[in-house]
Amino acid sequence: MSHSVARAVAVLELLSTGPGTQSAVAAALGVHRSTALRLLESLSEGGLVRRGDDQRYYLGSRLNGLAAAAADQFELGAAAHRHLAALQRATGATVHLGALENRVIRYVDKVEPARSVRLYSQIGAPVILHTAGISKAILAFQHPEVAAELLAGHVYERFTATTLTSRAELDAELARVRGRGFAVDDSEHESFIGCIAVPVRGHDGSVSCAVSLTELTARATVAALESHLGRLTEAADAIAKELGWKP
Amino acid sequence: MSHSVARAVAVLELLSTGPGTQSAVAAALGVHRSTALRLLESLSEGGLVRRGDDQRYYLGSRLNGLAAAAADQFELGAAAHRHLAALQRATGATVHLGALENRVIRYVDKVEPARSVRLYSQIGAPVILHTAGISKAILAFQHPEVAAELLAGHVYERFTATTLTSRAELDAELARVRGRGFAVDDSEHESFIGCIAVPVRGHDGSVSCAVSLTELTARATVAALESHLGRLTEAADAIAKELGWKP
DNA sequence: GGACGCTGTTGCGCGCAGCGCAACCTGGTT
DNA sequence: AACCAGGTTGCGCTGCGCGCAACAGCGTCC
Repeated sequence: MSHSVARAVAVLELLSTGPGTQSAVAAALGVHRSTALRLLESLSEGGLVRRGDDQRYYLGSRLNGLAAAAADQFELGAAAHRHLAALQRATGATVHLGALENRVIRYVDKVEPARSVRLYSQIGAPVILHTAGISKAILAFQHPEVAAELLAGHVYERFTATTLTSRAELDAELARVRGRGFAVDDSEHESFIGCIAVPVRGHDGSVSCAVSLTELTARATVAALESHLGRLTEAADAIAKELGWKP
Repeated sequence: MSHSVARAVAVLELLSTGPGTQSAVAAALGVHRSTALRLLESLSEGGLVRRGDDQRYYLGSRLNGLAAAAADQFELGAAAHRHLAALQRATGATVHLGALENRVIRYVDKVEPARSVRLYSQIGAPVILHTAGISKAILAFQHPEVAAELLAGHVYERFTATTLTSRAELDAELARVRGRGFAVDDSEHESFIGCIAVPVRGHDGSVSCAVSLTELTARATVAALESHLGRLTEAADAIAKELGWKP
């Protein structure tokens, strides 16, 4: 693991939350101003970061080109996106596709309703394992050793009154997910957000993806989202077929 | 300038041209297999790279999230994109927006026709200064010292029979650009591609952006593209107004 | 106009992080 | 069974990246 590369990635993550001055970057990363300058200049040379006229650093346009290339290389991308978009139109909720990538579960695609209120979930960001529907839908269908590895060292931080706060509670919930075939986030991360998720089978029946519906509880409770379970499962099965799964 | 960060960026650039094994990455970068592994693992942890089941490395989904954030931070992005899209519909050609960012001219946006043949120009990639219309449209309207700095150390590589191959030739062409108000790429990089470009004025009248029309010469010669000069100039002026330019 | 504070920049000495290497493991091929 | 190629690991060494001090520039205050 390269320390400097990790720092550079941390700079990108920091700037993804908003632009900032060199000193602000140094403070946030806990490094010297000259170290921050060196990192920012290295990223600027590659076009991943740019410096505005206001002396603040912004994410750079090369990221758009790299993302386009990443999307091209994501063999599931365009095919799955069509199903996600159809599901979004049919349900009105925000739709996510999550995947287990390199021992981390991340959001890999998202289709949002054209509304002013956007749910915050950044593509590529890791999913919170003990609260998110996506992660429970994936974890529930892993071999116990794989699940143990993914959960090694996990901190069961309480966010709301309904957050699961131990491995035992999560295991019990994962057993329920296996029983009923879908996972929920019952306001476990944000008290005003609910979610249901189902696993997506791969060509060999294994699970490394999941699809979810997320909505403000003021618009639709988790119970209301469950009324869309048929559509959600159909979308997941359609994506699974793109992956070569044969029921 | 951080050597390790530069190497990590080089890994991303390499993978943007196609996935590759760890050994292929090591060979392409001229480093040891264990060095390549370290770089790839660091990038994987941040989600910028992922390892496929086929042991090859691909660009990772976090790039999509970072690119979305970069697009949000590009204050000109959405507004300019509308004008680029309208120009593309009106002319049928590929439209580029280029910008001078941190002493480098890069493609920052592109709108392509919905055709199977796509011109290769990656967003965020630096522009070839002595061949591209975009770069000539920007260089022509810089202070001589700024142009000299941008061109310092530039190698005037010949790509086709029409490539400009010296600073003197380029300077003469830039004078012509200033005279007629637009730049051309007269098959100077690829013999089968032509392009015209015009500068975009900033709020203070300075030039740090340009817009271009690019087309296969089999579909439209440079002379044919010039028939769209009015539309191209209108689009550039519309974008300039978004930047606060007052004619 | 001078003092002050903050931010950005530069050059440098030093300690350690990142390097390549050797050895090993795994899987595929002969 | 032997061989090869690619991937992985641990380690010694050195080149690099670190923080520091000093400086420059700018804005604010008196």
